[in-house]
Amino acid sequence: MVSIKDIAKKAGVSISTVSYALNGSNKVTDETSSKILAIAKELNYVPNAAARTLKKRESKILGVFLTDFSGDVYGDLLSGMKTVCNAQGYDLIVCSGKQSHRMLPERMIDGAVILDHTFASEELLQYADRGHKIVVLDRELHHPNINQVLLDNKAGATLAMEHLIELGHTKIYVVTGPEGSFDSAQRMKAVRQVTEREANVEWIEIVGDFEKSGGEQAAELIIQEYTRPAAVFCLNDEMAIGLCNRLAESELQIGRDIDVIGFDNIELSKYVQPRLVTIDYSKRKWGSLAAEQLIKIIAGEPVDHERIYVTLVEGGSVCRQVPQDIPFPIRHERVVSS
Amino acid sequence: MVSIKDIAKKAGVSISTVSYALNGSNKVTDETSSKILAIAKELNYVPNAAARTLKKRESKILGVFLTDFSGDVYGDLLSGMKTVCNAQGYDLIVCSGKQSHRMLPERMIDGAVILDHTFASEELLQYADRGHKIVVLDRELHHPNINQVLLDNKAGATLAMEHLIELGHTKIYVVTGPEGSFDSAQRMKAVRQVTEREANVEWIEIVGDFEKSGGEQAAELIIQEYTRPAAVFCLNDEMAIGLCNRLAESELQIGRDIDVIGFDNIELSKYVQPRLVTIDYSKRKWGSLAAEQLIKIIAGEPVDHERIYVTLVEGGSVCRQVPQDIPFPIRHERVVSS
DNA sequence: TTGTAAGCGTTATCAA
DNA sequence: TTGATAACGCTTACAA
Repeated sequence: MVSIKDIAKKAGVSISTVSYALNGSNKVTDETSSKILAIAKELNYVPNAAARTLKKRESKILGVFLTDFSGDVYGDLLSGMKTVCNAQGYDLIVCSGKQSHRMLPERMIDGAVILDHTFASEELLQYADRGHKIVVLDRELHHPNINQVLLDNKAGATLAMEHLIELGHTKIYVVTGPEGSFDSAQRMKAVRQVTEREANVEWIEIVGDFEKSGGEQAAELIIQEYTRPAAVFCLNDEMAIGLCNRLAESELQIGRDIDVIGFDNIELSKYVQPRLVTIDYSKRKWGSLAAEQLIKIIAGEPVDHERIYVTLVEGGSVCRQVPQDIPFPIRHERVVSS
Repeated sequence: MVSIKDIAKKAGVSISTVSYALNGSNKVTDETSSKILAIAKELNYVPNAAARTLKKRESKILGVFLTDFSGDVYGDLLSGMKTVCNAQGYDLIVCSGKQSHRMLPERMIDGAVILDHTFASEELLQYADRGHKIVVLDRELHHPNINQVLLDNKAGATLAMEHLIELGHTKIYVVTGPEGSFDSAQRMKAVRQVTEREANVEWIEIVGDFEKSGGEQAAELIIQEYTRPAAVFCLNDEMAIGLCNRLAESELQIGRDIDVIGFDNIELSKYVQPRLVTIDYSKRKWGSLAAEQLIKIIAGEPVDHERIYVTLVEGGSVCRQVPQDIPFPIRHERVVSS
């Protein structure tokens, strides 16, 4: 490995002169500087990141932690983060899994964006106490070294519920996320608030898991006890799509016999038939804002907590309810079980 | 920041003793060792990654480089890689973009898996020459420090073409990937080989880009000059889905008037109507094999190049061609242009 | 403008 | 079994 020592030797100067030249300092003559640069290039010199990080006590790398790599939500989110990071002279790395948590305390990265419930909040607070900078996307946490950039879950869930109620629904199934999910809890809170205001609206909670399988299981339940009209608010699209898949095998037609609404507007939701009604937000914006906030707190600049706004996306999975006199017959014994 | 120096001072021993104790060496008494460990815990000691990497000349981190974060292919691939990495004591980080290339030469990572055409092959060869270990997933490259784990593109494309030919097709549109894509070039080579064997099969090349938009544009062309029977082999699913989307707006019915086949079996292809016929392979296997190979070449173990096998997935987007006497009329002026 | 030297936090060699 | 010490490659006062 060629180091600045090798360059110094070859150029007949000291290592500090080499360091200055390499870093574009004006403390050194253009002449010596260009000579050093030429030699560096000739020797294929590449600085050693570990040495630089050790000395400067910063790596200029930011990390984002995800529960897993397979979420559809992540593409634009990461892309938004990367754009901001690169523009500000930072590199971005994506990490997942317990093992990689050490990157933050061991100072491999200068800061972390967390969208990963496998980080305990106490763990994050501990890191923050030791001076590490963190932006959380999946919980509320108050600490001078932690900033939050959260979805407006409440607005989204309210939008979804009110949409269904407005169309005439009085019985709404709500399929939740897994226990401990912040997003799920926030969305549920909004569901409760809306239904408290609306005396004639009944809602039934079905515990889900934010995965397709949870939606499928919810569909089973709903098919069993179906009475029309019925509507389902799945607290994310993944479950909504699982639910639609299962429903498609039954006699219930989505958007006619049963209305479905999701949350997240993942790409797939455009492709299910009929198009899934869902809550949309800019994943790219979410990412870029998170990165911006992280870089700011690293720089010691003051930041406020940020919120990502949401909108409702229309589609065929929800339909105005007209009073029906002909009850739709369901013969349970004929329901196809996949 | 608390370092081993602080622990040494508090424990009344030297830093080397602390280092030994912390690393579980048996050169030190259980008594002193446990005392040191207790103090380390009490002081919230966390080792400094940069210092360790600098000294040991290895980071125990592997990097995987992707062109962008938004591919559907990546979820399982990364997950497979991570599993292997973690089991072998390595951490995995995901990187994207020109800026992050430096991670390898600057020795932030011990090796790299490349699925990113923004790396020039000369660049990779240069790194390999300097002793860096690399596994490539998107090109052929021969160097003692480079290993390849490639899809069996040839088998996949042959499977697809033969499937269409077997069903009676004699005119096949082939929508390619972008220029310079290794996968596209390999798949095209197989297309040519198959058609050379089959004298009565005509094929028409349409240059694509591996994106949905490329498929849409190809659809326009095909709709314009449509004569039945027609079949399209899109060299990846993304384009096949773009093509299907555009076709759905026309009068041509997929799987009846026109057959479509893709490559990759991304999740979306399950959801398009009718289900896309495509070439499948285990993305998880691909990732785990890549990680295994990388770790082996880092350890100096000999490795052979590996190949990922493929299969054909059936679906409704392809249908047996029966001789038709009634020509299907297309009125170009009525084609809906989105 | 350039050089000397200290130090970042480890590991590891060699003595004691 | 433990301790002094050099070294990893770099940055940066401070001195010349």
